[in-house]
Amino acid sequence: MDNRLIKLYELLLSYYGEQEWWPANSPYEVMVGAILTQNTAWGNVEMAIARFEGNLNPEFIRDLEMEALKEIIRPSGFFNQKAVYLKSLTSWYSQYNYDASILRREPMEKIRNELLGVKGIGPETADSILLYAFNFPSFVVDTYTMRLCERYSVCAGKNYNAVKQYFEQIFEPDAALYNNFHALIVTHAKTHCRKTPVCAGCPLEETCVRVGVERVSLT
DNA sequence: CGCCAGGGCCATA
DNA sequence: TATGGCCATGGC
Repeated sequence: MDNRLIKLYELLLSYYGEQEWWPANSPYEVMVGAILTQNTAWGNVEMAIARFEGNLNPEFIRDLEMEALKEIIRPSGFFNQKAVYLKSLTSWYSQYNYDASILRREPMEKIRNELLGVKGIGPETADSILLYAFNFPSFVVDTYTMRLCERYSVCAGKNYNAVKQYFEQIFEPDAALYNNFHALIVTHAKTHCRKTPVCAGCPLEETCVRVGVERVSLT
């Protein structure tokens, strides 16, 4: 039992409060956002989503010409690949009738494997979709999470799946908790500890002295 | 002006 | 299996 991890979660939660993620109007919009935000600032994703002008649904993207789709999502960057990814994602979703309530009845691992088979969906995007679109208890590991782990010597040198499994071993399967924790990590990173060498006003003040250099324990 | 953002694919060894 | 190059826009 790594009490530092629990302590970290409690610190973040008490400082930032409940996060209420993912910012989207439907499960499908979560999925689209998960693709568009790959290695891309969220502000760019918002611009792209706004350009759908209320038509962000599976049928619309299914019927849209490739070039038109690229033009809409242009502000999110990597639009040539992401247009292909959105098409493949939507094609996969069609087997569930574009219906989240149907998909939710399937076993999480089955859906995860299917998602990983979709072009453009890797581990993080798959877990983001599982957790934030469909409320499955699948912990999301992103660059911020990895950075945090480096900083606090949690799972040092481990890969995606090792870190994911570690978090899921410390915390019981709980979609609400996984949701909050990952959102808190991102919120914290954006607010305080992105690149600044010293985190002024950081809620984890004593642990954020030097980014990526000092390994400070949370005890 | 340079850096980089809520990754993933693909070629290469 | 594990790196490295590549993809592209917009905010700072």
